[in-house]
Parts: sequence; structure tokens; C-alpha cells
Amino acid sequence: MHAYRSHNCAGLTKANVGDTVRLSGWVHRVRDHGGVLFIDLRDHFGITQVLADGDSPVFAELEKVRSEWCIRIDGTVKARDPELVNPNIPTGEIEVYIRDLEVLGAADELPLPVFGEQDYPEETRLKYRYLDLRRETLQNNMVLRSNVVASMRKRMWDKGFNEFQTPIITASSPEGARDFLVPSRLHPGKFYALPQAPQQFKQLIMVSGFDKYFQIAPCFRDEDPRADRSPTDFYQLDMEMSFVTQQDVFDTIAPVLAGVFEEFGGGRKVDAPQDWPQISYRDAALWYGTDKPDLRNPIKMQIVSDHFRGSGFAIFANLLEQDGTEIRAIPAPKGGSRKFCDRMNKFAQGEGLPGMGYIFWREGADGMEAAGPLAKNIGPERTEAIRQQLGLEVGDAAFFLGGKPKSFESVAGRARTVIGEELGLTDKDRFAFAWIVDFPIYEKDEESGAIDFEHNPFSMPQGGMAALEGDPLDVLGFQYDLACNGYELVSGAIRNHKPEIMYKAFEIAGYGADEVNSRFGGMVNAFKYGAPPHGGCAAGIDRIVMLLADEANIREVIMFPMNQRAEDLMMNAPSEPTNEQLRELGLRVIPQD
RNA sequence: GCGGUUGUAGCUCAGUUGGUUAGAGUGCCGGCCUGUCACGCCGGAGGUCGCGGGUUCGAGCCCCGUCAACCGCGCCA
Repeated sequence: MHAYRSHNCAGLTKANVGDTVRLSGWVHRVRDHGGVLFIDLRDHFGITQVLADGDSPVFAELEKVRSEWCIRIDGTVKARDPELVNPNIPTGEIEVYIRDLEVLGAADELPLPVFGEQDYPEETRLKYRYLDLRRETLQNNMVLRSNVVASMRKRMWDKGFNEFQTPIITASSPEGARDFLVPSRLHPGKFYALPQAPQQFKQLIMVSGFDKYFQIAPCFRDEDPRADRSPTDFYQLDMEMSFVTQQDVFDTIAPVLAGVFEEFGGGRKVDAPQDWPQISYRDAALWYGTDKPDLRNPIKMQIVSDHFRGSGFAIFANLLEQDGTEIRAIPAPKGGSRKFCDRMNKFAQGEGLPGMGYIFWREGADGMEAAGPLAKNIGPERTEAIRQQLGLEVGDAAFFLGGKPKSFESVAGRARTVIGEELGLTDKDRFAFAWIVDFPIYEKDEESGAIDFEHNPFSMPQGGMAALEGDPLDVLGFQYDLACNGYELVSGAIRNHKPEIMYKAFEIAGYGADEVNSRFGGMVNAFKYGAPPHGGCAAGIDRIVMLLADEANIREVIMFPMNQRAEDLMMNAPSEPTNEQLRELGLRVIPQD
């Protein structure tokens, strides 16, 4: 007999009745009836009821075991009487009569019960992550994650991609997010950095002639956390291909992702890749107020400036006198009640706007009637024109925001989300994808007026060198995101592989050739030796698993996550280094006051 | 850095307008119980009401400050 088990806790059936078996696992639950004692014994695979009465040689010892002790038992498999079968567990037709017991690991009083999956404070859950992970939800989430990664790998291999590893300790690159720095002992005063992504390496792999690369890549960014963002490290399905257009990248990665969502989506509807719309960054901002729209929500915003220009609603009419302003409407089908409209107006105020004007249409004495303060101010004709433009009917509403789009766009986007949710317009049982394309290469800093990269400096400008001769703010990149249910799932680009265009692109953003050489010298040099056109993307694995597991927080799909302050409460990270470590590295800590 | 929400027993929570000794469930400890599967029954221990200050005859409750957690904003090639 094996030292610990002959079967796992899901392995016994009626066919084993009469067998002498050995099981190991955790005490999930004890039910002590005095003369007879039941234990639900749990392992990774399942639960088996084991029991003993006064005739068992180990009955007295068994009465001492408590929840989450790790034990080994020997016993005899018995069939349960028909009325005692537990249909809720796969092993419910049998039970094991205990004849021997070994305590493999006793447990102190639990800070967090495994049984019952009661909600617990996250601080406790993170500190005792190994207990939290024993619970069914996290066990399932982590197994799902493992299966998702395996499926991604297989799908990429099947498409002819090679999986390569790239350095974890590398050079800091100044663009983008904050780097994690790693001090060098051999070179005092110098630092490595953890890669924010294998971006330059994967491009170099293409220059090296490997044609198709992918990696389940850890990425490190020193960012502040969000519910859908891990504050230190996260994983991407990173891929790159040579001799491809933007559409080729889409055609390659879309079936992989759609396949994964079909495979693990639990029957939820997955939009077919050929139906994933390609929406320009500009249109996404206008229609949805975000570059990661949730297309399960059918609401599409529209520009309605003309209806307010010179109207009796002075706030908007005056606003429109200023350059660069417009009025946008959020149609809200079935939102036509004052109560709902007031609630949304309060929402906008809570988000930092002065408010959100609204009109709603109801059945009046003489047919349809438009209500709300805005309608009175602009008069019936303008109100009716708005209704016709938005295609609204009795019982519907529309909300209005005005100003410079940048100032209200994101709030409008959040309002659209809330309206869709509250009115039940958002289909919860679906994964809705959209490619967001044509990102601008540059943006203007509102305060300094300086031109800087909007997204990433490695993308090929649409129109190549010629495009860079005109207004930088008009230059679009072969740069794209994939949005799903309101999350950015994938980001990528066709890269700028021509050194002369790269130098020019950086020059526009204020970086001279010397600076480009020192910051990206490795890659730019490589491009001088016959670089192939190439492009790719990276998909956020944590976010994908989060969506598949139907979790709202990314920590629910990460084995050992950091808390909201980027601390690991279980391992006690970050922690203070010893003086010896600092001395060796030539570092001194400046005391914080 | 900023904003919102929350903070009462190990844990999940209740606690009326400011009024006697702050409660329930669960877990823990002890006792009883031979068919439970959220077992049941009896008893017990367990509290700096996050912390500090203020108002008041009296504060878990009101006010000010502060700390922590989460969510969001800024940030996120």
C-alpha cells in the first residue's frame, strides 16, 4: 500500500465496495454524533465521507481532529443505504469506515474557514492565501487559469508559432510606465530593470529571422492598481509575426482568443471573429466615451450640437461659442422617468461634472410630450429634432453633456455603462469583441503644448515617412487594441522597422538621434541590418481568465496577488534590506519624513 | 497625490432620536447525542465599538482630525 493513498477523494465508487483503501486529505467538516462520527475528507479532486463508531480502534483519536487538519486514513469502502446516498457529491453512494488514522498535519484555529466559502476581508484572505486557495472558488479559478494557458499554448503551436523566453533582468526603457529597477552589484551605481513587456526583444526575434514568436510573458510595471490591474506583475500572451499586415495579425489572434472563450466561456455567447467590428479610436471615443467599449451595451452616443446652437438653453448655447466644444447625447431607451433621469444626473455630479441635462418623452394629454428642464428651454421644435435624430419614442430618455470632448468624454462613457446596466440593456451572457484601430501616434500635452507619443513609440505611422511631414496630431498608427466587455484585452501594432522613419518619429516628439540611440540603440541598430516588416500584439491573460471566471477583481485569478498597496501580506514584501545588502550594492536609503 | 464607501466579538453582521450591563449567527472551549452530510441540543469564554480629540449630565450613534481596507481618478509604451 502506498504511504499516503490508494485512491484520491473523488476516486471511489460502488465498484470499490468491500475494498480496503487509504485516503489522505483535509478535514473539510466534522459531524460528531457521539456514538458515530462523520468526516468529509477533501483533496484537490473531491470529497469522500469517512466515518467511525465506537468499534473503530481509532475512534478516540478521531474525536480530536478539527477542520483543515491534514490526515491519512485507512478503511473499508461501504455502500450507503439508498436513503443515505448524498446526490450532491460524486462519491455520494459510498463511504469509508475508518480503521486507522494518522495525523499528517494538525491545524491551529483557523483565521479563515475553508468550508462554506463565507465572504472574508481581503486582507485576511491575502495573508492566509494558502487557506483561501483551498476553497472551491479559487481552486476552480486557478485550474481554469492553468487550462486557459495550456489551451493558448496549444493554439499558438498549432499555428506554427515558436515559444521563446526573453530576459527578466534587462535594461530600463524610459517610455511608458514606471520601471522596477534592480541594482547591479557588479556595476555599482548602475541598474537593471524588469521588462514592462518583452517588446524590444520580440521585435529583435523577428529581425533574427524567426518569423513567428509567442510567449506566456511576465510583465512588470510599477503602476497604481485597479480592480482589473495587478500592481506589480502580470502575464501576457505575447506574440509577434514577420511579413504581416494589421489584418493578418487580427486573422491570426482572433480565432485563438475566440476559441479560448468558446472553450472556457461556460456556454456564454462568443461573437464570431468575422463579426468583430473595427472601430476607429476617434469613433470609439465619440460613440462610447472610451477606447475599450462594452459592446454588449447597445447605446451609442451622438453629436447633437446643432440643436443647441443659439437655443434658449444658455449654458449649452454659450458653451458652443467657444472653439472645440460640442454637445453629445446619450440615448436611454426605456429610461423615460424623472426618477431615473434624476438618478443619472446625480451620478454625473458624483463623477465631478456640474450635471447632466436630460429630456424624456412621455404620454401627455395630446399625445407624446417631452419633459425635463432642457426641453422647456430649447422649445418643442428643437426637442423633436433631437428625438428624431436619436430615434427615441415615448418612454425613452436622452442625456446631454457639453464642453470640450476631452473634459466629459470619460464620464459620458461611464454614464453610458451605468445607463445600460440599470435599464437592463447590457447582455450579461455574452462576450462582445471589437478591434479599436487607428490610434493617433501623437498627443498634445494640454498644459505645455508639447507633442508626445500617445501610445507607444514603436508603431508604424500610417502613410509612413510622408505622413510625418504634416500635422503630427493627424498621424494615425497601425496600432490597435481589442476590447471585450469593457476591458482592454489585447494591444498591439505593426511596428516601425525603418530606422529613418523611427528617427523622424522621435524627432517630432522632441527626441534627438543621440537620445534614440542611447535609449533604443539595441533595437534601432538591428533595424539597420535588414529588418523585416513585422507586427504583433499581447493579450492580457489575467484579464481573460477574470472574464471567463466571471470575477470582477483580477486578484481572484492570480495565485499570490499583491494588495491594493502593492504589498504581499503573506510573504511580507516589500521589506527593508539589511545593511549588508545595501553596502554590497552601494546603496543608501534616504529616510522618509 | 485626490475623491467615494466601509471600519462594532476570530469572522459575517444588527444596534431605533444620543440614554441601564453593546446583541445575533458562525467559529472556538466543555457536556450530551449511532446516520449526519450547513447534523442537532445544553452551557461557557470571547469587545480599547479602528485610533485621537471635541460637544453633552450621558457618545457605538453627533462634530473635527487621523489610520486602514476596498473602489475610482490621476497614472497605465
